[in-house]
Amino acid sequence: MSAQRTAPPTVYDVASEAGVSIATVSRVLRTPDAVREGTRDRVQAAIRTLGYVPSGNARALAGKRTGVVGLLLPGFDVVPDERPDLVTDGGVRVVDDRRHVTQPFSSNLYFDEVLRGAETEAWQRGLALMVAAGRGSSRDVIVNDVAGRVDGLAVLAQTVPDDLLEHVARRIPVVVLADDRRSHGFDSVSVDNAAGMRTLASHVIGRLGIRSLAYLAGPIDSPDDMERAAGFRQALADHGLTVADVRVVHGDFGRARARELATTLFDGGAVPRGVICSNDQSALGVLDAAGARGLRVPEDVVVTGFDGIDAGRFSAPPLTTVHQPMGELGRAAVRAIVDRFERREGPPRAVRLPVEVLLRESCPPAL
Amino acid sequence: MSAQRTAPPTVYDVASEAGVSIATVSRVLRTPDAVREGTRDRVQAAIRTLGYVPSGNARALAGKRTGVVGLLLPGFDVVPDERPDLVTDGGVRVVDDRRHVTQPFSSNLYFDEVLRGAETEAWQRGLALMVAAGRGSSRDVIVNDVAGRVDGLAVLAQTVPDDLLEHVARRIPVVVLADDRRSHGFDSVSVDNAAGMRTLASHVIGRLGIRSLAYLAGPIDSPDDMERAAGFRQALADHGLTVADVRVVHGDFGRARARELATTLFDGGAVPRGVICSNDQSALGVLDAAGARGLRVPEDVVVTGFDGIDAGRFSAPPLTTVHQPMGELGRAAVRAIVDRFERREGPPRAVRLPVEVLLRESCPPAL
DNA sequence: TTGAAAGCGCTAACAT
DNA sequence: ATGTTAGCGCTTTCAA
Repeated sequence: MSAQRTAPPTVYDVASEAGVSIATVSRVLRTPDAVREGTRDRVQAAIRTLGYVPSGNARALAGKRTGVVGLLLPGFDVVPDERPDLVTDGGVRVVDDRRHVTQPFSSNLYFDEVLRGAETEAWQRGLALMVAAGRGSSRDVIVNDVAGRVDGLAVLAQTVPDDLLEHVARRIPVVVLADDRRSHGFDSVSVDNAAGMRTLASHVIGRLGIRSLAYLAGPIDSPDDMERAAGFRQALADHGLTVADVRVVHGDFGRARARELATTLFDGGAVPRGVICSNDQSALGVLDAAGARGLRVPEDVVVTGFDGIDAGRFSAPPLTTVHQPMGELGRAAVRAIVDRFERREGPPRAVRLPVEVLLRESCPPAL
Repeated sequence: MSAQRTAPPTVYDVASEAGVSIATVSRVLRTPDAVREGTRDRVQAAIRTLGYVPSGNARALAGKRTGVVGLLLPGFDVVPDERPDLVTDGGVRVVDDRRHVTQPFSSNLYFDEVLRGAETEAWQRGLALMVAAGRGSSRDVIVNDVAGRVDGLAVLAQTVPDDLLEHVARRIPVVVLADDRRSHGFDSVSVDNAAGMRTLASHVIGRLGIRSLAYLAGPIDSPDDMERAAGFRQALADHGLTVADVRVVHGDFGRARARELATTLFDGGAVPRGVICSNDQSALGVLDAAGARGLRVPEDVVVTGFDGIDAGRFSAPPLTTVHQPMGELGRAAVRAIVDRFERREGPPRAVRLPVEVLLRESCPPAL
């Protein structure tokens, strides 16, 4: 009823209870049709009365296959929330939340979606999913720990250093997410950053006819940012512009920093007619700055982001962006791993997932 | 570099490469200080050159402990999204999303948060997390599969039938989430539904002085709903009212159904001054109906929900609700499991997490 | 159809 | 400080 009292029953217990050999018990579990009905019933009865649950570890050890895939994510932020009390009544805190004091519940829904996608795909393929967040100093331990238990491993970009990854890849298939590391010899699943940004920027420049632009980039070491910047440059070239025609500013993908930079930008004389940001968080910061400066979006300045985070749907105005299929990223990762089970040899493969440009009020289809 | 070619190296391989015994290899991994430095270095070198990753399964089998906890969630919905194209350009779809054609990215962030909480706590305790969604007919298989691999299992209410759970509980500690099943003999972690609803309803009746009420309940078999309804009745009693004074309607926790019911309610003559809903989705449906009927919220009718989903923060008007600490639910679950490791015997424990009433525009602190 | 027995890769006494 | 060895619980030939 509550916790188990003695050592869990094993095949041996079931076997003797049912008066058969352990091999037969195993067969009842794996290949029931290979056992006579009467025998099978007796074994199943024994399983019930004993409360037998087969040890997945022993099975994996004997069977050379775990049926589990691993997913390594960067650390989750633990955000202890601080909220003002209004009234306390019956032990339940009551908060005046009309100003949305409550934080967005999570800062990285991005990973949640990847996780969900991976879980879904794994389930459909009869695999279990083992998740771990690769934080802190114990990362090596975690990675080895997980790697030693699974048939394949999906790793979110920059979660794990290359050498560790290579080490692990000698044991099981490894696929890298959101970072095309074919050059490093890994399979990868990523998103078409360049095409997405190119399409969006082309919309701004070509269709809306905006040629006075600022580009708010991310941290220099971000592979995502590099690809997006490349897409942006292509769009410029497509329309006879060069980077020289654009005010380029480097942020850190964060909202606060973006607000600062945009404030400087807007105060610095000629306000650009459009601000292209390399991610949504930055774009939200730009919206903040525009609001503070009294600039209307999109009438005075259009603003675009990249990612498709939820907050962008609810911002004022709603944010035009390039939406990444995060759930699909997770699914594709599991698929890539399973592919490798069959195709143990062969060159690394890179899956590129399509993105979608979502035109919302901050940079509408037409002005 | 890419996939591994031969059978993965084992302790034996490492041992002979380093010229030591397998026990020494094991020691280097588990208790490095018990090995002379020179030896240790040789072993570590061998590990590197061979690309050795210890088998977690073998270790768990030999060591009687897996270091993994399992989390069983109900199935995730797979929502294939349909969106209208606006333009296609360079292979990237461009969508006019000014009307928010895009769906909320996920329908059950609730579980995502639980999952994240569990992951966080597990990580802090040096445990890995194995997730599975208990869907479909193969549920028994999945449950057994997971249960056979982990040291403890957290199960979201109603994901798994009781008998299966009892079976599993004979092997490992099991804790049930969001459903107090102490009576069934399981440890549980749940949320104080009754107190939350009681506090919220007391605010509506006592502080705002609203006595013309409708209560939109959920499905009859929902334990959550029952507790919330009980809390509501208490609030009524606290203020000298009875259920006879209230229009009670049964919905299904869904938005669409709630909208229908509320429409009927509003069209049926006397419009109640307040509608208390047993969850947020329903409350959103009521807001829809009120809007369609031309009723102003909160001026004509106040509306409250329960859960604290994100959508409620962005609705028009923002939804007053009772916020459940979902992440904390996951964390507490892992803690409860770990507790059981120490405390193998003893009566089941029930952890009750506090909720918070968030007063937003749909039912403000004062009218 | 069923049983006997040999591992799977590792940990943990127990020896040395 | 290091080696030997007996399992951990299961799958899987190979025999019967």
